[in-house]
Amino acid sequence: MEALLNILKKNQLSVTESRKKILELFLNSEGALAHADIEKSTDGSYDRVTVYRTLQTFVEKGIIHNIPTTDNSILYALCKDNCEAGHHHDNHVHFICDVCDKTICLEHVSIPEVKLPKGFTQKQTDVVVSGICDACK
Amino acid sequence: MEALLNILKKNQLSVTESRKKILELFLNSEGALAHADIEKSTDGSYDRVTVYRTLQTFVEKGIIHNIPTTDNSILYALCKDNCEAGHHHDNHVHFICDVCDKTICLEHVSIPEVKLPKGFTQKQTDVVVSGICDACK
DNA sequence: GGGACATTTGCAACATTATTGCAAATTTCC
DNA sequence: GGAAATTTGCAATAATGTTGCAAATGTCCC
Repeated sequence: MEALLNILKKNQLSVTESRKKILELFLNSEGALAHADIEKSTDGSYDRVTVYRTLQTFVEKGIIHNIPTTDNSILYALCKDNCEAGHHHDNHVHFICDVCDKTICLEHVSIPEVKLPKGFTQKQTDVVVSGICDACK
Repeated sequence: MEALLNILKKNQLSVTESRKKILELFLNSEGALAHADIEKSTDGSYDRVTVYRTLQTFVEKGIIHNIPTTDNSILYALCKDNCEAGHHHDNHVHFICDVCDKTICLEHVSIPEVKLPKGFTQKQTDVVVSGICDACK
């Protein structure tokens, strides 16, 4: 059985065409995907609404998480290993390349410690680094 | 002459009602503002388009900058002191409170050093921390 | 202060993106 | 294989963002 099916079953999700296809896109992509990317890649095979709902379901189950962006897009990326469903408390470093505009999830980069002012409690930290990626240098 | 007018003149912008009002909102807000917040605060005094264009102008001039968010909203916050117009290479730490949902720009928090993989060049770093703020604890 | 010129605003129309309800189709489970 | 639960697609609607252009406002100089 494929890893793909494992993920869906483990999260008690019905195995449907759209979910398989969209999950496959994430598994084959090193970067992050936006709704628009998915619609383009699936070439209209699935309704816009289905894509929205699939992404939402994946986020709720902790299969993917979303990445902060400075424009008004929403980027999604696979959660590696064991994200808690609905309670994603991991820390991430994301890199956005100014040249190719791709967003890459840097799993292996250690998150730095942020010292907050008194009274603030830290739960999740997202770091968004922009610059030039290895491929574009 | 107010600080407000200074800012506008320094950036060679015509002093108009909407710009004064919107800039004032930022000066009086410790947190970040979204387009919707501004429309609500101005109570429809200005056209939706005017607000969009004003924000865009302020960003271009380096008066405000936008903050990464995980939803599809765009948040703006004042740039303290001297941001380069159009080339905002500063680093920021932003805090989003899970309780009151406010975004606070933590100017005085030092940005941590992020070690990137080989081949990556770092230009700007944004850190988004979520948790509970001092007021909500 | 008045008038010419430049800038900005508001309206209208349009484009894009996201959400909801509901019936039809698909999946799951026994 | 068939009933029950889940998911999909359509249609309608809402929310958000953009563009062109004429009218209004602001700036500058005399």
